[in-house]
Amino acid sequence: MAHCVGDSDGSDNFEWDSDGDGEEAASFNAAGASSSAMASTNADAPGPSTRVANGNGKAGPSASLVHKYMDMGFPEEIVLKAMKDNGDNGADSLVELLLTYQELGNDLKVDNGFASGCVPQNVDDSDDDDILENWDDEDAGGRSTGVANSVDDSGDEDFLHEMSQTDEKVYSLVKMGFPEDEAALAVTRCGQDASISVLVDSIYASQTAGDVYCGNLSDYEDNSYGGRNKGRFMDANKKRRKRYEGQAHGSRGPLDGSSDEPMPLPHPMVGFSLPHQCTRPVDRSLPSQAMGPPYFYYENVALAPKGVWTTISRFLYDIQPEFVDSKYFCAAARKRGYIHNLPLENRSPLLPIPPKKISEAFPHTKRWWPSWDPRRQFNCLQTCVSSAKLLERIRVALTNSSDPPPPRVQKFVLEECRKWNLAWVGLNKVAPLEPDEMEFLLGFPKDHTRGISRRERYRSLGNSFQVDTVAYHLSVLKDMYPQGMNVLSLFSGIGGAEVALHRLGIRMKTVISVEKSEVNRTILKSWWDQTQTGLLIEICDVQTLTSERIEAYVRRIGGFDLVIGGSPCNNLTGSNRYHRDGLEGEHSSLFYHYVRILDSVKSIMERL
DNA sequence: CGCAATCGGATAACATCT
DNA sequence: AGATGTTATCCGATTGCG
Repeated sequence: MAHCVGDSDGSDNFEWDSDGDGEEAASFNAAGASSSAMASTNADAPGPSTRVANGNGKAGPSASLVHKYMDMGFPEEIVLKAMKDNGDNGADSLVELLLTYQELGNDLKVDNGFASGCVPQNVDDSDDDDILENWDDEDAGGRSTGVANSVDDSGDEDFLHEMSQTDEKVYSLVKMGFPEDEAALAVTRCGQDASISVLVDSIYASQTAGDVYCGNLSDYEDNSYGGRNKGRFMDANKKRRKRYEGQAHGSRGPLDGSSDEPMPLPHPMVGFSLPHQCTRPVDRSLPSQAMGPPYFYYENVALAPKGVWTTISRFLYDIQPEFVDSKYFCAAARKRGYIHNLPLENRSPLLPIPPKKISEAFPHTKRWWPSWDPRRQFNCLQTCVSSAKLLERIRVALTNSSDPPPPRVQKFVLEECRKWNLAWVGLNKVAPLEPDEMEFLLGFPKDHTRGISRRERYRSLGNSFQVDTVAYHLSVLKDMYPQGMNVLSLFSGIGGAEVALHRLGIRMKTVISVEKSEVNRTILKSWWDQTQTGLLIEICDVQTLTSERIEAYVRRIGGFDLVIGGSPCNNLTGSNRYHRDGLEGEHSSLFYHYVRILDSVKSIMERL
């Protein structure tokens, strides 16, 4: 298990990691959001036209807000520019933007024209990235930050409705300076699924010479989109259109998958291969445009509503998902699907192999485990734990029963034990797993999540990767990247992906991590500082990770080797199917951010 | 059809801060 | 003391499988 933690790379001198922002961002969250009247202006606005009006017709930012952020140490012009660019996106996103501008050393001219600055290639140059306004903001409008639960999510819903999506694309292009008719034509030509970069390319390709917007575009062309790649782009775009159009893309309503054919889950749920089994990995062919690098790895719950996985797969190059139950890797079940383009050969498990039976994982519980409880493994570790009241009811029921309790009591107790993952910790006494026990089951170092409230630990752990499972899939990267990797980690949570790579002995040169929860960012950061020598950049709001920001990162670090993430999947499964809405839900729509960002990374890396 | 499985949420009750 | 943040309690619905 040797790894390169001790190595000094001496290359972390450039201080564009603006960490330490988490606390500030969060503490100003509530105040900023509540005092911002615009956050709620279009809470119910369904269409993009409203958004256009809001985006353009908005009055100037309030003086008190400006002062608030100036008090945080941001120069006035940066605050003004960020507020302007941020639009209605809320305080969280605003802080991110402020930090981004500062991080990138933007000169922040307040002009609202198309960015005219050039983009030097030198990593050390402090003035290299102009933030191109609304470059890829198909869902940037009309959205308040997710501070409250009842966020306006019209932006993401629009993403799912092709008409609105088309409007959004046209709007983005118009804001970039293209004539509306040209923009609309491009969207018609390339399909509403085409990324902004493809659309731009298409517009430019259709022009011959002497464009009216030549000045802006040529700057852009020179620095980013070499004309030589045009053919390849159009080709890739056509392929993608075909892929999407093949599945009733034009006529469906919400993408909740309800109209799709279901994707059957494998039995047993062992994925493409398991450690120490002689079965050959299945033959999975990848379409050429899905080949890495960058490699990508996407996780979601296996037991999603009907058709959701078909839809997810369709957005990820139609790659066949790998459904794995982590009960083959540890003592707790965890049924997940993974879509990735990693090689399947030469996987190797993390060592030491964790115990797969409760009695081996927690030997001290063995003496209290009644013979009539047949469980040898836990169910899926959840984000919530049972109430103390239930534990007491169970204890009373058992103490009032004979030694082998009557079948009715047994049934009741077993039912509750299975439902809440209870362990026997004393005579007639059951209890939920402790957070550190969950850390162990999930493959994290002890006390990884220590320091935050118990409830937050449960929530963070319940949402996390099972490290051994993910590491088994990622293990093929070790020999491919002996010098280390640059990783884009989306919805990182407590850093399951990072821990997995670390435990595999894969060095992480740079990790850009997107995670909304402040406590999770803190956990990842503190683990990073203890174990890593590379650079960690934490981003709070996925919406601020625009394609121009991605491009800036790609230029700095020379590209991403791995894009990894699982989308937090409230509403997709489990105990809250009450408000479940498949891929249309406000949380699940983070999947579309994943797709958007992956798309962005791929096209930027193809270009550069 | 019953049952097990499931990466949540609204609200009351409680704790902490100003 | 009142506002604000955190924890505890009881809720639920949908799916697949036998």
